[in-house]
Amino acid sequence: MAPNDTPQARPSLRERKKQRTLEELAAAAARLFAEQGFEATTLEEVVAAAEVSKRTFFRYYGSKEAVALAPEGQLWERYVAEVAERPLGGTVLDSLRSALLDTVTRMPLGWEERFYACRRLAAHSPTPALRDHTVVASFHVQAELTGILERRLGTSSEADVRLRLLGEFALSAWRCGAKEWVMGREPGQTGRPAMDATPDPLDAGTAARVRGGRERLLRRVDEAFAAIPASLALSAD
Amino acid sequence: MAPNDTPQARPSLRERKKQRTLEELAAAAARLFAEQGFEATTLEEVVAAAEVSKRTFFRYYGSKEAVALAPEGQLWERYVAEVAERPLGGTVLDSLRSALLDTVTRMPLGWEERFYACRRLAAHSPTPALRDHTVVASFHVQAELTGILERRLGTSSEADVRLRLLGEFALSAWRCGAKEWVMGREPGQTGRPAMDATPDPLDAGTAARVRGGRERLLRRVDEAFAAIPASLALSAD
DNA sequence: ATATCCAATGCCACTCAGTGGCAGTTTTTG
DNA sequence: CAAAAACTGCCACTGAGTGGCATTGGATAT
Repeated sequence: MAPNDTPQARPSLRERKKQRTLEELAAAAARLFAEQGFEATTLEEVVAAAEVSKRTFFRYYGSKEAVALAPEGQLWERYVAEVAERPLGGTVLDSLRSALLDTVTRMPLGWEERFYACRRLAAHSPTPALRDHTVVASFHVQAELTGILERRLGTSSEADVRLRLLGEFALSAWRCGAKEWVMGREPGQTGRPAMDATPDPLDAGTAARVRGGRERLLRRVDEAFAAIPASLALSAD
Repeated sequence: MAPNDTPQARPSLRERKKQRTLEELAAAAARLFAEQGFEATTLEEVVAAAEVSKRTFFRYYGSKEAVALAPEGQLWERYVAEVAERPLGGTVLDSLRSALLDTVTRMPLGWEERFYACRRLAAHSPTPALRDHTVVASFHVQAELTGILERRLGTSSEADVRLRLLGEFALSAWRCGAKEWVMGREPGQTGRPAMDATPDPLDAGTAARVRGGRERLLRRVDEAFAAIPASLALSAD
C-alpha cells in the first residue's frame, strides 16, 4: 500500500514537512528562550518565528514547556523504544542502565548541545515550570518502563513493587547523573557551586564546550548507577 | 515580644483565622472536586463556596492542584520537619524510612481518609494535572531532604551523589507504597486491577473503609522500603 | 491531467488559571 | 486611641490551552 516499500523508505513528502515544522518550532523556541528567557517569551512569539499558527503548535507539542525541553523528549522517545526491543539479560537494573547509555550514545550529532542548553534554561529559570516538567517527563518514562518490563518479564506476584522501584531507580540515576553534568561538577569535588559564577544567559561563543561533551554525561550517569548500592548502605558518620 | 509566651502558646487570633480559611478552602475544594470532578470545577466555584476572593485563595495555595492535594501537602510539611530534627542513627535510608512512618502515624485523626480521597481523585482524573502535581510535590520534598542531609551529615566529596540518590529512593518507596495502597492491591496478588471495577465517583457510604486504614498504608510503605535491595538484584528469569 | 479524498493548517472566539495594583478593613502594637 | 502592619477584596489584565469550522494542499484513483 505505501508508495515507498523501497529498502531506503524515503518518508513521504508530507512526513518530511511535518518533521520540518517540528524542528523549526523547537529551533525557534530554543533561540527565543535563550535570548529572552522562558517566561519572558510568549507562545505567540514562538509560533510567529516558526511561521505557524498557535493552533498548529499544540498539534506538535503538548505545552510551552514541552517544546522548550524537546531534546529531552527525543531522548525519552528513543529510550523506551530501546528498552522495549533490546534483549535483556543479567540484572534488570543493568539492562536499564546500558540501554540508557546506548541511547544517549546514539543520539544525533550535536544533540548534547541542545540538551545542555535546555537543561541550563530550566536550571536558571525564575519559575519552576521547566524544572517541574523535566521531573514529570521522567516519570512518564518510568511508568512506561514499568509497563514494558511487566510485559517482557511476565510480572509475577509481588515482583510488581520491585519492578516499579526499578523504573524509579533508573530514572533517579539519570536525574542525578544529568544534574551533576549540567552543574559541571567534578566527581571528587566538594561543596556547591564548583563552577565559576556565570549566570550568563548565553555563554559566549565556544565557551560552552558543553561541560566536557557527551562522554562526560555518559560517565556521570554511569557513576550514578554505580553509586546506588553504596548509597543504600550509607550511614550517619 | 509575642503576646503569648504562655506555655500553651495559644496561636493569636489572626493565626487562628488564617488556619480556618486554610481548612475551609481545602474542605470546599475536596467537596466540590469529589462531586463534580477536578477539571469540571472552576476555581471561582471553590472560592465562592469558601467565601473568599480568588485573590486570597492564591495567598494560601499555590495552585488549583495544590488545594486538591492539601492532605499530601500537610504530610510533606511534617515529614521534612521530622527529618530535620530527629536524631539519625544507623543507615540514612533507615532513618528516612522510620521518619516517614512516624510522620504518617502522627498525622491528625481522619487524615488518611482525606488523603485517600485526594489520591483517588488524582488517579481517576481524565487529565494528568493532579497526578503530575503529586510527582512534582514529592520532588520538592526530595530536594529539601537532600539539603537537610547535606547540612546534617556535612556532605563530603562524592557522597553528594549518594545523598541525592537516597532522597530519591525514599520518595520512590513512598510513591510505590502509596500507589499499592490506593489500588487496594494485596501484596501476594497478581495482575492489574485486583479490585472490583468501580469507577464510582464517591464510594457509597462507608464502602471506603479506606482500603484498610492507616495501618495498611504504613505496611505498604514499609514493604516498599524493604523491597529495595531485592529489586536491585532482580534479574530476567 | 483531473477529480477526489483526507490529513494538516489557519483563523477566531472562548475559558480559565494565575498576577499586579491599590484601596479598604481588621488585628496588633505602642 | 492612634499608628503601623497584616490581611482581604475588587478589578483589570495576561497568556496558555481548546473547540469548531472553513481552507489548503499533498496523496490517490481514474
